Amino acid sequence: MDVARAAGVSTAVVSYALNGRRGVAEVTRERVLRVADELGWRPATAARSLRAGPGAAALVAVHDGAAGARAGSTLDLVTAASEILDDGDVTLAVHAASSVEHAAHLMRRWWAERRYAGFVVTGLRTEDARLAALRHLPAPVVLIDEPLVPTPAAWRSVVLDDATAFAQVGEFLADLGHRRVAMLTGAEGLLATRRRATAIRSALAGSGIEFDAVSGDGVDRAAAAVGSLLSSGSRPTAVVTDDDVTAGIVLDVARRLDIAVPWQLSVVAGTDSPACRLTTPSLTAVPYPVHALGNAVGHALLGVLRADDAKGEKAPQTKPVDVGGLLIRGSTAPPTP
Amino acid sequence: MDVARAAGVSTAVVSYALNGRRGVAEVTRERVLRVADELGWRPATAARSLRAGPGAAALVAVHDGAAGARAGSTLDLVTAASEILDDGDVTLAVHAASSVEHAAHLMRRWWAERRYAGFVVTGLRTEDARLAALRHLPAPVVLIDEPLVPTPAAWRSVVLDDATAFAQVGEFLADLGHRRVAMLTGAEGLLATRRRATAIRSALAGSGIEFDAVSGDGVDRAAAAVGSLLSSGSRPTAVVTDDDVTAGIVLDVARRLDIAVPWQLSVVAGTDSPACRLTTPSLTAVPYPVHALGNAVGHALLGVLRADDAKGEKAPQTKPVDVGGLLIRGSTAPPTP
DNA sequence: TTGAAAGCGCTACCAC
DNA sequence: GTGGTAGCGCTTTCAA
Repeated sequence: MDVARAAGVSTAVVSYALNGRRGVAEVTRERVLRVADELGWRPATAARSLRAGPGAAALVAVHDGAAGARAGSTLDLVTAASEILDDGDVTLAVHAASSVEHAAHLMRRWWAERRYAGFVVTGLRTEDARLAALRHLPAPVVLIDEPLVPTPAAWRSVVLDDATAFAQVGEFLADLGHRRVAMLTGAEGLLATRRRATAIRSALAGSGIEFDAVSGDGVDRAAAAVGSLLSSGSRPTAVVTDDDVTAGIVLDVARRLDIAVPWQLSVVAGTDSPACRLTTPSLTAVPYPVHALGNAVGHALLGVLRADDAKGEKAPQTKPVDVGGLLIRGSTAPPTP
Repeated sequence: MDVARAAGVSTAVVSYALNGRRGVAEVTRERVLRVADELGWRPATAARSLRAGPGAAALVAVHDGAAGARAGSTLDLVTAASEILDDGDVTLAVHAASSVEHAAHLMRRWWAERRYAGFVVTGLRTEDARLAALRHLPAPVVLIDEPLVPTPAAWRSVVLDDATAFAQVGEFLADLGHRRVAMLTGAEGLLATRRRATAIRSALAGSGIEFDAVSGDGVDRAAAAVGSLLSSGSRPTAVVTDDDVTAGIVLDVARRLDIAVPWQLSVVAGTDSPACRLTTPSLTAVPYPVHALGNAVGHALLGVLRADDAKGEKAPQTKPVDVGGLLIRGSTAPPTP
């Protein structure tokens, strides 16, 4: 090692000094660190991984168009997660796959290549090839979203408490006096959108309020679904969408059909975004705390990876990430008879 | 190696067989490949990198809110690039940084750690800390966008031919009879948005058409800029935006101010997206060929990495990615006096 | 507290 | 065609 020579010590001492191991004279350590810094030296990842195993985790984003609004925020999530990870020596890399199956394939392969120490999975589907693939691997995994089926004990789930938030949406609309509510869900297979629909349905159950969930996967189909929903004879007086883009579409279609929002139709966007504040009327929305969610992912990841090192401790489950209260803006009001 | 033992050969033969080197009996090769496959064995990335250097490149996405509409499509771009790369053994990893400086820091660090074989840089700024950092490194780099300053000969730029497309927008609006045209640019520092503004300005120059470019970085400031632009006494009869979200804002503000689109105001979205088709009126837009762009990035990356291996050949520059003709929809028309 | 040396898993060179 | 083996750059025993 250049650093070792320049500092006049052996490579072992350099290694100790840099990894903060004790057993090195304080002066020596400082000298080594200084020299390393001057030389701009950093340990080679490959050499380090060869002994210690990989120090990076991967998130394979699936871009098949079904991911809905949250797809766009994957990088925001990763940014937030990286804030946490930067303190340690774990990094989170993102890769893109065009289908769930391909994502599963890549993770299986990269695990075999010992390229990554663990994986983050987001946008869970009901039958998810990624879970099937990872289940048989001894890989540490962080799930964003609670899966329907039980998962290995070593895994961790970071869950967004949007069931609570969506129940609150249901109550809010009920309190306003709405009697016919519809939800425009994202892709059918998406677990998150299902859970949201279920939450609002249960909140409304027993109150005699009519509730329908229609699927509108992708902007075009969403637009078609909105169209038929609002043109129907017994159209709802309130529509809840899964994402912000679809909510924008609802506003547009309503305007075209001469349905006044919020008086004749209330609209709630299931995922808030800056754009929701700028429409006319502005959209009442469920907050989407990407930053908090990302931070939680960072912590969970650190947790599973550490637990994987020291097989003893189990990765404690994380608390659901609080979504916060509904952001009430201009698109909701009591229905006018 | 397990595979070597199971196949009854030495590790050397396994290595040769797997890397397609000649000098292995065909039967042996097949047997080795079969055994490796059965055992699900793949070479450890770390060990391989230790000898051959890293086989992955990284794109550090900057998420400081200034990136504009294209930020959301980073993963689409990477998906398209990966299609190309999957054939070789190069992979492209994405990381997220919260500022250009942080991105520069990460790349410098990862290069020192020999973690990545090269970098892809997107969303160039006028004074870009990333270029400053990478310039002094012998790292292969693919730039998305042509930089203003000269760059190392080994680098490659993948450029989108949107100057042509934006010049075409200028001509289109001139032909329609517009005399006052404004452009809502993205973040000031962004090179791409500048080039677009310049292209449209030159196209309009000499025709006596008034042209103004106002900056609206981030949705809120964009909304404010649109507001003052459309409220002004001598408001333009045509507005071109850098991205699709801003175009949506323009439509909304116009509606609120009772300005009829397209009759009293034409709107052109500088970056097409599915949402552009769904507004009322639908938005005339400049196509944004993410897929082609991503493929080009994949090829360019393969090029620079290969050139880096065999120092002899220079990485040939790639042709600009063709944007295609303006998508004329409902938001543009001749101005009514 | 420090140095010497083994070894992580692979590739590539040199014998055979 | 195939096997032995050095060595990539680190971490980590084990001795000194």
